[in-house]
Amino acid sequence: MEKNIEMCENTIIHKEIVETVKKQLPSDKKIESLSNFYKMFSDPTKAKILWALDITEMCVCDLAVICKVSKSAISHQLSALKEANLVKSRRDGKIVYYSLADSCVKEILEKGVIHTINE
Amino acid sequence: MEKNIEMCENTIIHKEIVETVKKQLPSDKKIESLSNFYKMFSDPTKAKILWALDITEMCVCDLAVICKVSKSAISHQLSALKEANLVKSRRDGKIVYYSLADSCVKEILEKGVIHTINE
DNA sequence: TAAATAGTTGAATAACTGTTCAACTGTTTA
DNA sequence: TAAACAGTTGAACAGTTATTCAACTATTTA
Repeated sequence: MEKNIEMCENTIIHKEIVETVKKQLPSDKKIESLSNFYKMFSDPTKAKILWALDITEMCVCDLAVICKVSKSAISHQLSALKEANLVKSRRDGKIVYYSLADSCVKEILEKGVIHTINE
Repeated sequence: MEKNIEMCENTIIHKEIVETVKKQLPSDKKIESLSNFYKMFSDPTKAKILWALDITEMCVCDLAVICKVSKSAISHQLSALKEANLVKSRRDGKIVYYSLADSCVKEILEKGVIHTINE
């Protein structure tokens, strides 16, 4: 009779509740991509970039001024946001313009605002 | 004529856009509390706790089993979530039950799911 | 009242994240 | 075609965060 090593030695107190919740919970993989998604809002620079791009498309230099960090820092953050499909870019000559790729961004930012105002 | 040291040496390319966006953007303080709020969703353990508590109130031990981490880890995360006014607790004898303190949690989780499914 | 159990707390640590720097690419223009 | 400029990339570093461990508190129960 083998012991479930994955499970640590944690005690289950309410067996039925644990079973019910386990069934309803999304998979670890889904939870992980969900939390990765929220990571894109959980840093002041990223949040500011998203907020700014919700107002208008912007280039890297201008975003750097707005966010008070280097162009390089902005570029790194933008590539994370792009990876997460939240922003897209177009090049016009030397300048690369970034804009929101997903309309849900605004809604999500606003939900957060409502909460942070309520406290 | 002093130089604005805060501003680094970043070049403003579109002066008017930068001015417009600066005016419409929330204050740094607000952006910071907004991103702190989203930090509460941006870690798999926290996201899982919130999701589980959206199903039913739960005690620390059971949450530890569900999340496959120690009771201590859960307790630390719960105190962060409590600090952010996202969960509340009640004690019943030896057992402390945690539940959601804010109905917006469910909505926010669901918004995230919609996005992560779309990719 | 002592033992057992649920939960909390602070220190230590490992992993992760955001930033800058320096070197690079791509595009324009003199 | 060389210089200037916008942006990217990877390495290095500092700061943050999530976890565990060990010691603690609070409550129940034998």
